[in-house]
Amino acid sequence: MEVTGHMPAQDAPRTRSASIWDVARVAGVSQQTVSRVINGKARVSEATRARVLQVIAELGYRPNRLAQALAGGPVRSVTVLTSDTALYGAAATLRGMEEAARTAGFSVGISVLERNSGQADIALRLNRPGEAVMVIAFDDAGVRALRALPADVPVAAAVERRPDDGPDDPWQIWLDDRAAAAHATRYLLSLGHQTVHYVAIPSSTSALPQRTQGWQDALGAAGRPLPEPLPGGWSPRSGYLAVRSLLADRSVTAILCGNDDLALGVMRAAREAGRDIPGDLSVVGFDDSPPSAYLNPSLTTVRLDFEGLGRACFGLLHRRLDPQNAPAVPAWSEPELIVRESSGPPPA
Amino acid sequence: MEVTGHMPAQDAPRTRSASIWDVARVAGVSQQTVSRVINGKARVSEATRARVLQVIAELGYRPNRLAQALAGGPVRSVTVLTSDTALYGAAATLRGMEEAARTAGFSVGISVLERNSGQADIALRLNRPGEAVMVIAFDDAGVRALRALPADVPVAAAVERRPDDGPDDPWQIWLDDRAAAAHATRYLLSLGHQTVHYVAIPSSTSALPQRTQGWQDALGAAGRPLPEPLPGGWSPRSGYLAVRSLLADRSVTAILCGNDDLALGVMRAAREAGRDIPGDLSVVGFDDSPPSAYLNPSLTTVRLDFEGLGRACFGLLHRRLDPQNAPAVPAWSEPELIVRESSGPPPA
DNA sequence: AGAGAGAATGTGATCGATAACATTACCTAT
DNA sequence: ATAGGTAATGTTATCGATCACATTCTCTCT
Repeated sequence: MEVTGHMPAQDAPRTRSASIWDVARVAGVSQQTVSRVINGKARVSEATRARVLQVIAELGYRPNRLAQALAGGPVRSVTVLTSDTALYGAAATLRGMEEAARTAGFSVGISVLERNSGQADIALRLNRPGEAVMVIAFDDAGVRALRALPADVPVAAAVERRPDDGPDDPWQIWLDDRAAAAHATRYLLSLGHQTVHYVAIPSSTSALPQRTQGWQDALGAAGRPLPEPLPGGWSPRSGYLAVRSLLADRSVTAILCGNDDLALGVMRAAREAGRDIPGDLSVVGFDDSPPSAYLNPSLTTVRLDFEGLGRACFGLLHRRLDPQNAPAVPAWSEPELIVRESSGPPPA
Repeated sequence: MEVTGHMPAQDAPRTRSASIWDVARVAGVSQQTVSRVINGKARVSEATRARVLQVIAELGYRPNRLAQALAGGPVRSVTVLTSDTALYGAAATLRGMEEAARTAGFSVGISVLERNSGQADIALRLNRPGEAVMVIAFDDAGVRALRALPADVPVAAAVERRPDDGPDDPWQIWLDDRAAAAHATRYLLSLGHQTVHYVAIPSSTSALPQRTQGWQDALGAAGRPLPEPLPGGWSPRSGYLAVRSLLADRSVTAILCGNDDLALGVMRAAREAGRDIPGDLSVVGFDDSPPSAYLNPSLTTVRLDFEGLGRACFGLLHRRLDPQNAPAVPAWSEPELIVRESSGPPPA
């Protein structure tokens, strides 16, 4: 329903949506009272409240979040900075963040980081100084963006697991994929493999990637040979390319991959090299992306609760914004090894 | 850099980011002049402009988009309404939308639709009356949201292809997956298959899904038997379940699937039923999601340019918002059949 | 009866920015 | 010299909402 003008200026009537002034006039109260009603504030009688809500429904009034924010209302919007949302990890984390934020009444912005996003760029991606931000910082673009945020920005970030000697930041949150990689490696060793090779996802920092570290941890603890990690990317193709030379070596019987897409590429390269999976070669992925259970062979992989992590990340930010009232940060599941068809004992 | 106060009220100094008033004071001009500089308006001397830009850089001033919008500046924000962003079609479309919008200087909001999102919900997801919106309406939740938007909302939508007798809306855009399904069906027939079965994705409307329609078009035109379409969902599991009974019938030699995940499930069910792919059964997917080339067997599928569609959708919205200045709507690629290992002639 | 406290409501200022219009100075043409 | 037009800048109002404080009325206690 369109109505005209508002109280302070009636010399140029224009058609637009109902504002708080329109509601106030029709309900016969001040706009401050309407504000109290829509924000659940005290000092409003039940009769007045009911009358105002009735008028709100009749006029189809919708609050203007921009004006609320500008006038100093509570922070109710957040921008998510993230890299490629088509990658399972980022997509699932974003899904958790968006759901939790929306449920808490926040509006959610998204801004995708490119490889070459510059420092000056980052602040300009925010709607206003002081905008709340969540960063999905699983790769170096995310980490760079996190560092480039101005000091006035309330932020929470989902990051790659910190190294044990890394800086402690209470607003960062992660999944322990180092321990998960160690566990997956130990599983392969327990099947009888002499050692395990590793195709790595790129690190988000200059430090050794934590999944790589966990793989090395387990091999070191077992006194097994420690091969050079094979650098991969994020895609099946990069996994395929990473192992083509390695697979000529028949003594290679087990490969752990930094994500499921890498595993898919590795399995294809193995088939082309005439290696049977898991008879000749066991392949283990990471993340348990949705198609994994239906591959041929179905993929042994590590399930990571990215959605849970995203929800928890928002919970952390919410506590940062409103320590008194925000609910407890929700828990997220620990990594879990999911054994399927692609892994088994080494050939006799 | 934090500075205090602003011109009209200096009796309660507070620390916050630089505002347009701070820039104006330091540069020795009015805030209107600063506004002219940052918006590239006329009536600013080169010397004044340079001075203002210098002060902006020194103070680290960042415009407040909320205030800009409230004060009547040009629309520079858009909210994307979409269903499950982990599905390839929606994720890729979103990626195209976000990239195009960001590049054009828009801030992008995202709001994920749940199955039970109600009509009253939709308007409340927008930041203000009149907010620009893009809807990814490939499923029924998206279509319902599109219908529920208030009349004052400038909107562009990526939709399932319209039926030929459907309503003509200049602000809707789609990929011709009806023609693509017909083409894929004809391809399978040309391999020698007597007929083609079809596992359907859910329709976004009460009309026959357009991919289903295209499959039927091609079978009808070739005078081939027309099997009942098998209702599937969006996931591998639903594809797996959809065909378990069908695969007992050895005369079934070709299955077209409404998306790649369905194809993955179908292929798994085929293997469990002892059907060789493509020796006994050809399987064709839809969308060419990134893992398709690396599956075992690699998947024959129809490539759809969702990213291009997303970019074009933003282009359409931009023209709706600013007919004089917005660039031409970018073209997007036509669907393309990608033949890989999963399809071949029927068994002799 | 009078004082004090609290409930309920309203007024004015503010937030950061742009639109609309006003003002001033300078240049050109007659 | 005067008039007209334009460039450049500034002032005021406005956008929709909330904060901070003021005002009024009612109830309870002494």
